[in-house]
Amino acid sequence: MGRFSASAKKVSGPRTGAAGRKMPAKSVAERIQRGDLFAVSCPSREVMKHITSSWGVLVLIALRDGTLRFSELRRKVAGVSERMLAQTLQWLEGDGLVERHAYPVVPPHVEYTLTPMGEEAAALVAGLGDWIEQNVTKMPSFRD
Amino acid sequence: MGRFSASAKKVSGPRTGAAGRKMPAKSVAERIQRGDLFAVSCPSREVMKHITSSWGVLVLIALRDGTLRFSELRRKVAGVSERMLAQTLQWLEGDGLVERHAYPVVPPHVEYTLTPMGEEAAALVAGLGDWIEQNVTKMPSFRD
DNA sequence: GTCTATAACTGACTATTAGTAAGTACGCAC
DNA sequence: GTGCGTACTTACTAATAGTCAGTTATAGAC
Repeated sequence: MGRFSASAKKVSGPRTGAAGRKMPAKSVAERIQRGDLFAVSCPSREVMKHITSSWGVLVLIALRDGTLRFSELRRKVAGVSERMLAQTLQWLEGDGLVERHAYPVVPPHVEYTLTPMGEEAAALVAGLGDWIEQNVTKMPSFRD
Repeated sequence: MGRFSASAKKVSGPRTGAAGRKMPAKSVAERIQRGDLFAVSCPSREVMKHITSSWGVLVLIALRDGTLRFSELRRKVAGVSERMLAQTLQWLEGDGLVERHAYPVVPPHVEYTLTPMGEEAAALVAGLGDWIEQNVTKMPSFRD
C-alpha cells in the first residue's frame, strides 16, 4: 500500500465526506484503485444496489451467524420469495461477498457462506440495520 | 434508559448479529422500544428502504458537508432526476433525518439539512459507501 | 415586446424491476 | 398412489423508478 504518490495521499482522506468538494485530477493508479459512488457509471453503484437492496441487507445480516442453506435463508428472511432470494444471492456471489457450495445430490443441497470481504460488508450493514431498529420508534413517520 | 427489566437487558445485546437465534418473548416495552428488520411488517423495513435506496444513500452522504439547496443536491448526486430527488427528500424528511427550510420567495428557494439523527444515519451510510468504494476493485464482477 | 434561464416541485405517462405462480427431478412419508 | 421438501428457472403480473411536461414569477438578452 505504499504505492500512492503524495497527491494520492491527499485524496485518500475521508473521501465520502468530501462529496461537495471539487475532486483533484485522479492519476491512473487512483482511478484503478478506488470506486466513486458519485460517478454515474462507476461499478460501485451497482455493488451498492446489491448490498443495500432490502433483501441484500437482510441476507448479509442473516449469514453473519454462519453458513445457511437456501431454504434456511428463505425462512429467516421473512417475506422474501425464492425468486428474489435466488437473484440476491447471485448478485452477492458475483460481488464476491458470498460463497455458494452445491452438493451433487437430489434434492438439491446448496449452502451459502460469507467470504471474508462479505463479513466486512455485513458488519457495516448490520451496524446500520441496528441503528435503524433502535431509532425507528423516534421517527415522525413511526408516530403517525 | 434504566426502564428495562432483566430479560430486556439480555435482548439488548448485538441483536442484529443474532438473527438466527430464537428470540425470547418480547415484553410490551421492548416491542415499543425497538424495531425488527426481520419482521415483515415492522416500520423499520420502510425506513431501511428509504435510507438504503440508491438516491437515499447519496443524498445522506452529500448532506454531510452541510446545508444544500435542491438544485445543488441535484448537481452533486449525478444521475438523479428532480422527480426522484424530491421523492427521496420527502421520505427522509418524513423519517426525521432531513430538515427542509423553504423561503417565501419566487423562484423557490429551499434548503435541506441533516437533523442530528440524520447525521448519525449518514455517518453509518458513509462508512458503508466508503467501504464499497475501497473494495469494488477487488470484486469478481469488477474484473469481468 | 418575445424568448430563455432559473428555482422546486407535481402529475401523467412509460420503462424497468420486484414479485407471483408454476414447473423441474428425486427421495421419503403416509 | 399423493404430498412434501429441496433450489432454483421461466413466464407473467404488479409495483416502483424514471421521463416528460407543466406550474409561477423574475431577471436578462435580443
